[in-house]
Amino acid sequence: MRYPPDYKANARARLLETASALAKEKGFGTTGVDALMAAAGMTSGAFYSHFKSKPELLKAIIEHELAHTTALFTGKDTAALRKAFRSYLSEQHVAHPESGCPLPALTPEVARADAATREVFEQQLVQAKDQLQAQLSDDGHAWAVIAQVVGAVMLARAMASPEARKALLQDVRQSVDALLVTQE
Amino acid sequence: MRYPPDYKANARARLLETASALAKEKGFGTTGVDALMAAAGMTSGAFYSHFKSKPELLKAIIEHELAHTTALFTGKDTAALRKAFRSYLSEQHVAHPESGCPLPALTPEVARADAATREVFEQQLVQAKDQLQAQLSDDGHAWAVIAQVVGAVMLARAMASPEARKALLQDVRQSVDALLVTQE
DNA sequence: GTCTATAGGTAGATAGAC
DNA sequence: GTCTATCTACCTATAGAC
Repeated sequence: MRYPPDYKANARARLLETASALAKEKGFGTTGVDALMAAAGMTSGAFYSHFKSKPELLKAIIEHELAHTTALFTGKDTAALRKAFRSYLSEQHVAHPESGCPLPALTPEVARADAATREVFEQQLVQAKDQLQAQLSDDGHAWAVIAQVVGAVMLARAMASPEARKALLQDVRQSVDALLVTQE
Repeated sequence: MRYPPDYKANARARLLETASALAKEKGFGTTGVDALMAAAGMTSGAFYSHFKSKPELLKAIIEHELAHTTALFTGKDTAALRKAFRSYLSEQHVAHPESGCPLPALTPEVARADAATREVFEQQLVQAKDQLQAQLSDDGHAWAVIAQVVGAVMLARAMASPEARKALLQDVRQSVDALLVTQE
């Protein structure tokens, strides 16, 4: 055998990483298999050794990327949570979708995807929400906080001017800070 | 002349309406000019009599559709606003993107679009925010409310189960109600 | 203004060499 | 497992008849 036994798993992991970054930056549906593979230093023919179709890749991207997001809310006290949200609502995050959360970049494409992909999405997102809810009081509205920060990053990215982006982010940062403070 | 003088404007308006609905439902980038025109009962050749390119159509869709959204927040007292947000956060709205707000459906595509499109987007969205801010106190966080409801509808649409969708919407409805109440 | 026809390019996916 | 080559389908956009 010309390839070591763990070669395929490693190659798939690298492929998933570069494909996720490109999909978050340019969009999943509008980016061809050719471009997704080129980003990993391969050609399109090799794609189907790792995924049976392009929709299958979207499911894998969501599974892989949302695990990172869930980790953001895991095992953190209120102070650490506030810091995590500051980072989420930063201009850095808005400026770099390729290395950021998949939710502001890919959610509408997930909404139009097959049931299997949406189930993976839901499972991971509910888990993140439960992790956050555990740190809030009963009327803490964890879903509202999540919707707020995801919506904010997405809307900020579509703005034309840095000033408008800053104003939006600043307002939502204050809102989230207040929500985290009053729960103690 | 075989067509009356106002024919072109009317045809363009009808085209914009059906193309907007289809783009919100299926995505703009992934829907071909052929399909967009067929929805209006025409063929693709006629498209370029109304728009000089496909990106130009996205700009027109955003301009046209966001005007509706801005109108939602115009000249309303707190009670009317609360009613408008209830409707925005309804399962009906989540289930029918084609007749709903363009923000939860098309914003990531706007983020990847040209500067002219993003400028139209920003202008309209800031106007909507100003209308809402006028009804809130100084610490009302109009951007936070908008980000919250847009994010909620988008995330709800990507969920697999009706139960998860309902839980998310319910939580955000309560959050928004509280924000509108405490501002008086 | 809308149609059909078509150009030229790229999409997702498969086949066979190595 | 990855490559090149290829198939078929679709894409955006244009040309010319009506």
